[in-house]
Amino acid sequence: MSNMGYPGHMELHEPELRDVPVTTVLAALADDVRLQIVRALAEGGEYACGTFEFGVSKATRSHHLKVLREAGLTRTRVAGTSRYVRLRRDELDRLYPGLLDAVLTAPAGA
Amino acid sequence: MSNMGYPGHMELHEPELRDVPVTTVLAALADDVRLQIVRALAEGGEYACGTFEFGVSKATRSHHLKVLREAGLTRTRVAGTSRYVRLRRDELDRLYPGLLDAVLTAPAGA
DNA sequence: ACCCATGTTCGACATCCGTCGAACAACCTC
DNA sequence: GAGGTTGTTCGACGGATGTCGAACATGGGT
Repeated sequence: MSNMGYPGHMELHEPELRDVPVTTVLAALADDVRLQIVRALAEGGEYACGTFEFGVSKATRSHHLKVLREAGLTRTRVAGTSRYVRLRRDELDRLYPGLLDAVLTAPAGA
Repeated sequence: MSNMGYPGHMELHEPELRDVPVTTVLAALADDVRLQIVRALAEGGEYACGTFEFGVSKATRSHHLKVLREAGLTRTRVAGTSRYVRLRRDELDRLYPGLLDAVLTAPAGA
């Protein structure tokens, strides 16, 4: 790519949900840590990345948030040194009606 | 368990859906081959294992069917040397309403 | 300017997962 | 019972994935 020299913020890679394979969406949700993040995000509103302390290092947390973002599940707003994440619930519910609710209302335990 | 010496057919391991972690169910669906199988099964009725010719060896097919069965998604009836598989749609729709429909009606392409 | 706080990226590592061929098991038919 | 059909199990192998610490990048505060 040729747009390397841009000094300021580079845009985050947030694909159109319809361009993401279903298997990618499902795989993104098929992880305990990421599911905890999604559950927290489902409360609504924005959360700074640092909000999610689920017993993993910040490197791992960053990795999981990247997976969610690139699966089209979250949107990220950059503000200073922080990043605020929110669920793309509307688009999700439109393209996969029932999916998110089914996952969220699921029995959390084994 | 003590029912080991039974000579004939041994029962297949088919867990209660509520005992299966959501992540296991989602992971089972997050694979192209298995999704094709589920789509075929969603037509209704029973299908012999050999029905599913999706460009993988029979060892691989057997593996995928095992994953689906142990995730609580399918039920298997043994008849002679064949095994007939069907979707546990009712239970699935009851425990995860909307999940299956969302996945099935999803755009198949990338 | 310096330091600190917030996140990302980079190896590295271990584990899991999909895939296959080959061997095995069960059953049916002739 | 010999052979064929159907399906499972057993290594083995390669690629993907979750995890971490350390280094890096960026922006805010004093």
